[in-house]
Amino acid sequence: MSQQPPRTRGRGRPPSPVLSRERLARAAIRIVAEQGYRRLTMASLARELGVSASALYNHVSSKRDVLVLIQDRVNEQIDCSAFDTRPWDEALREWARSYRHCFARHTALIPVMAVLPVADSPQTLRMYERVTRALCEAGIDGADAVDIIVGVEALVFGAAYDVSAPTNIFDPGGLEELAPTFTRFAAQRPRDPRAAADRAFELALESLVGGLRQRFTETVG
Amino acid sequence: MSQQPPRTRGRGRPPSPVLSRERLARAAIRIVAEQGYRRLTMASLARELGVSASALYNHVSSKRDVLVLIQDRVNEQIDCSAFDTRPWDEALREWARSYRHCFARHTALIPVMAVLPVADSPQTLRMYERVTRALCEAGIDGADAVDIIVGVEALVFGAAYDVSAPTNIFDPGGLEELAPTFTRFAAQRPRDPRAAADRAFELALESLVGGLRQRFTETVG
DNA sequence: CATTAAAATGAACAACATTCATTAAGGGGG
DNA sequence: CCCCCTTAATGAATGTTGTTCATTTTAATG
Repeated sequence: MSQQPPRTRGRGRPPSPVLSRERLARAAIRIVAEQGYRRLTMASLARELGVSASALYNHVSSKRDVLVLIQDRVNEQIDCSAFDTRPWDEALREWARSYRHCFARHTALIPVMAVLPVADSPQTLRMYERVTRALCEAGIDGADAVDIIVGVEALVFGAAYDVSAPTNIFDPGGLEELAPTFTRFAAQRPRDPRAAADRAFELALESLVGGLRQRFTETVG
Repeated sequence: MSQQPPRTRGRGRPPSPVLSRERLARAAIRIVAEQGYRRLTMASLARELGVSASALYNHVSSKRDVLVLIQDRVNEQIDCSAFDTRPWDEALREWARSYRHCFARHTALIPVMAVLPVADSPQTLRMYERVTRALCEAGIDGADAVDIIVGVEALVFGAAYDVSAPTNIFDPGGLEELAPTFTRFAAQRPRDPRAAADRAFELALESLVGGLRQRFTETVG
């Protein structure tokens, strides 16, 4: 929400600040990595920084703001390099895989990111630029490129949830009679929920990108 | 989480209960429809029912449980009828559109549903059964059918968020220099955020289903 | 009528995020 | 050198939440 770039300081100077958005973001990520999002509270974040909770509000306007900070850092780790070396459809797949991988452990961010103005997330903007450029260079219309990004992102976000789904998610319990066919085939999935999620994601991703390729690539002739 | 079917009552009888899971679900949906998820609290729900908040816990084990109740009711409204009358790929598209439409105003449910065991949601199970059957009857392997469901759902969930995204979501604010290309094309999107979201969703859906068709349908001829 | 079990109550808790008046600290202008 | 301004941090307090618990209410059962 609020942006606090290293604005030109006023007359007086503060007492060598202990905090900064940087340190705040790092500490938040540390907590999330070690203890998960449930344990990330303004109090715990302050404790991690050796500071009182209210002090955080000098650098951040809300907890949501903290999540945005984290999001931007996580986004930084998405691998877009394939767009420099691969055909656009392959690169799109690589990008989507990396994207999903990065957010599989950050599903708590998804409801925030999904409706977050890009103005609040420079890294997201950088990433979008890179993907847009690559798609345009491949001859895809810019407006379509934006829609492709949005579409792939939607699949990625949805699929990220699946990674952390419980093993028994398709166990019908006492309701098996309601869905005998589905139950039979659901039971054939890989036992490891992550492997099961991967398989479904790969199928969808291959199909989506395949469909895009067919639509946007001149018939090879 | 907890299931409380109309179990056989014990010896004594309660005082003609004012509450039931039914009434609870209906009231919750009413609140959400009129005031949104932010206003759905255990207190407001109790007020709506003319009851004290703690009374709710005789019928529901947590607020999450209330959300699951809502989810099952919303799921009921997804239109699967196309699977009876249309080829599987067309039906899949219709289903996905209806699915997304139903959850566009219920994005708060997505983080819950996405990792919710089907055992807690009979309507979901019914829906899955119907889709699985149709896909199998079209000659698709059952295991693949399950993955198709998971994949389409992922796209639907992700795309549902976009519907409620703010108009300025792609306005780079002061960061335009970071992404000139992207900014230019993003500005060409429809002004109405819903229309923009629809366009991207349709592109992704058509491509995904097109890709699936190509993979699972014998080459005609 | 006494027993029993579900259901509802109201008070109390425990976590939260967030606000506010106050205090500390350091640099620049007089 | 001193004063004042600005920023940062504090700690207490507030307002929502979801949730628990001992207690009471109710009505069917035997």
